[in-house]
Amino acid sequence: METGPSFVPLYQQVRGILLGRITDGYWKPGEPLPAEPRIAEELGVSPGTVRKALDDLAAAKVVTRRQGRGTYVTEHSPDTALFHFFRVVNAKGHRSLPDCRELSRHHGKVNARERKALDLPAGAPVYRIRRMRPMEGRDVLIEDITVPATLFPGLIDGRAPLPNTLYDHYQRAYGVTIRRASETLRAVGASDSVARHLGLATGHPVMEIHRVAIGLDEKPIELRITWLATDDFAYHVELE
Amino acid sequence: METGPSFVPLYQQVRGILLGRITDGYWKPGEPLPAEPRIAEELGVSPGTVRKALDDLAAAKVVTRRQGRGTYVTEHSPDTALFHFFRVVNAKGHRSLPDCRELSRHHGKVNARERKALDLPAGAPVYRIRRMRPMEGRDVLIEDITVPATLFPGLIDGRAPLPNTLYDHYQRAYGVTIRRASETLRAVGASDSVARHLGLATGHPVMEIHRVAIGLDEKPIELRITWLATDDFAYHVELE
DNA sequence: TAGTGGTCTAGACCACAAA
DNA sequence: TTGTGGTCTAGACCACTAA
Repeated sequence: METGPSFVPLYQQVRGILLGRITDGYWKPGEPLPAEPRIAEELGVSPGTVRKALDDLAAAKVVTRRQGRGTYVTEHSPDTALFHFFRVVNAKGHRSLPDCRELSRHHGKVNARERKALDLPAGAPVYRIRRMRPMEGRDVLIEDITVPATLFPGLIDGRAPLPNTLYDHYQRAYGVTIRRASETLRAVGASDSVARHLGLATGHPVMEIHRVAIGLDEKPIELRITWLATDDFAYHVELE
Repeated sequence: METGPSFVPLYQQVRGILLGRITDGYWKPGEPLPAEPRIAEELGVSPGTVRKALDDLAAAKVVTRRQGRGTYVTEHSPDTALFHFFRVVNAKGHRSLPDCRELSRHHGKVNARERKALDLPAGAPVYRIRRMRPMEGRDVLIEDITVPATLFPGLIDGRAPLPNTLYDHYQRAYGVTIRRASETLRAVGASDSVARHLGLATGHPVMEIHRVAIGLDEKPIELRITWLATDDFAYHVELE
């Protein structure tokens, strides 16, 4: 028989309260939180307890602390979004950042794979976007993005092209913050379509990456399937 | 012009002292450290400062805290070594652990790639080991391991087979602790040799993983090149 | 029962940023 | 100059483990 913890530490309760206010949009990305002593007296706990809660949230990148200025709700920028979630390096092992060229966008209904990854009901409407992400001027990376239409109404209905980095756009335009992502990598032979876009022979080995991006509330937000030609680039991970 | 920090916080100095004693073997893997108040009075700092230093080392998995028992120098076990550094999942996305079958072992001198990865002088002696790591009974993973002979004298000279998990063996038998690892992944066509071992056609897409394992002192310890057939297995990462 | 780490408090002083 | 987070101290009490 499973028994829960006999008590919940105060600082974890405080962390939950603060996270709730951020998730609910009471404090918005880029905004400063009240000073630590202010939060402490409001909640009736010691400043040290608030500090520990904020340290936890800072470690999870939910808030960003800046000495002498204050504690801010973390705001994705094009740079931070790429820095946290883009792990491709060039032949020298140096981080390299992609450009962007949109290939197609469609309305549709979830297929089986998307349903499973995004935990959606059958028939739920989705948007699908296919983009080329050239690296150092070469077409080596292509990605298929699927998001629930209900979360991002009108995302692909405008005439303007979508921004290069979507996660900061999700946050700014829809209040949806990506907190973390889960990636599954395989080596596959390039399909006709992928091979054509990447200038390879059909069946040439490419890396296929399934990414599910998870929001502040731990719910899946986006499914992204990437194909990367690893002849001149590679995927890099630090295991700690 | 680069200017260093104007001062080094006390808790970071304490962390450095404690890490030094562990690196030097003054406190050995599996042994308990003195209690926090004991360390504090020995170093002449406040218990809270020692606590913060130990929290840092625990986050880096250098020490392990056990409530009610004490703080211990982290000891690799077969399970922890695999749990931290083995990221292969089966088709259902569940973690799966490999068996081990040694294929060959050799003495040799570093080649160019190993020199670069392991930061060794030209002509340095190395040991090379090739192993099959069957997953769920199938030959899907093969690995080539290179270590400097000077670090692990006699490692491959015995008659007994090497243990399935090497990192805990490095620690127990040679006092060398692996702290983290850096992996670079590519999709490649299987070479004749790899294809034969994995039962694939030459050129079949496989994942090639270059891993450099780093020690407590941040120096490279081991180079390991892995080929994984990703038809029924995959490599999984969490990005945070 | 004794000893450990885990939590919580209350305050002092310092480094840093902005007005 | 003011206010922020960063560091450091000094203790109290609680939960957990092992003898």
